[in-house]
Amino acid sequence: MANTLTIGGVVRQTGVPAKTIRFYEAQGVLPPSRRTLAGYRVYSPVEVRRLRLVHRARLLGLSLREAKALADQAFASDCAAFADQLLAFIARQRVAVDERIAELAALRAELDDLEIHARHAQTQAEPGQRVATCSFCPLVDEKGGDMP
Amino acid sequence: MANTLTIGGVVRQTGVPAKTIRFYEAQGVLPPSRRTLAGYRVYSPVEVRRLRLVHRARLLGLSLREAKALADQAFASDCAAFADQLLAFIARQRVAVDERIAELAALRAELDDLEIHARHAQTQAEPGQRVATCSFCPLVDEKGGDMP
DNA sequence: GTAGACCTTCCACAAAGGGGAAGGTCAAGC
DNA sequence: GCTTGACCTTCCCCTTTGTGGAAGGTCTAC
Repeated sequence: MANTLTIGGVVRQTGVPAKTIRFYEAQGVLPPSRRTLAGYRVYSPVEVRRLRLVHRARLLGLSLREAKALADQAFASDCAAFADQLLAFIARQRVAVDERIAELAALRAELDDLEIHARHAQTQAEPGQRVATCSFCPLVDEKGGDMP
Repeated sequence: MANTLTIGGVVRQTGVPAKTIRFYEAQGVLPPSRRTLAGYRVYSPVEVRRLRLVHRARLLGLSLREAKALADQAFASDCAAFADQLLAFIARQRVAVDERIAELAALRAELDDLEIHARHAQTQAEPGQRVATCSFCPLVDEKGGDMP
């Protein structure tokens, strides 16, 4: 057949590892591929396109289940209906991404803070000592008591 | 013993689920806890503090292995040495966080872009049709034939 | 003495693949 | 014709970070 590839060709074209392609097939995210007489997987361009769509969806942060749903929609319906689905996915993903960015910004601020405290402790402590006011030294007593 | 808790008390104090605490112990991230005669786990405040440190490290994005290393350092050395370790962790984490933020910003831009395309397709397609120029409709031939 | 809360261990499962073994196939070169 | 090396197959186990549930022991209160 013209324009068909074995799995290695698909790997070269898409960058998706063969293990991953087989895994997607085993999970039902890709339909069972056709085979040569020897049992080699054979992929048509449409199947490669489906793989690419799934892979892109994964890179965008969708779960495999969501990626499969998106691909099913995409390959079973008309363009406008697909666009509707895509818009819904985009809206949900955008919210998630914005939340994650906010989280990471806060985390970044916390790290900056931690660094200030740590530097402070570093300059105050003699080697082998603990700094009584260093809240990041886990063994410092908080109220004169429970330490080993 | 005064000031000791069973696992349920630790859960209430730290918010870490009991399953997770046992899992940390099984993984060696927490040392084997003392037990009552009946076999119940018993935790002293120091052990709770170690759990809290590990948990916080996990929330900051460290792997369990890294969290264990950090806790080992923290509970085995003086404050200045711990501060050194902490600074190293902070530096590495900050780089990772910055990278992740950049990634997500790019992803966010890609989603914006996708939305524009999808809206375009939405307004151009009659129901049931495909838009020849819609690059997100996976089955559209791009040049009258099979695609790579 | 019994109900309900609490604790134990063990086994299985999740996502999303990765590693590697054992073995079949194919094309090129000699 | 035979060998070599690249490719392909299935199979099973491993990873990480837990979560869920079953079966069963313990503790406290009424």
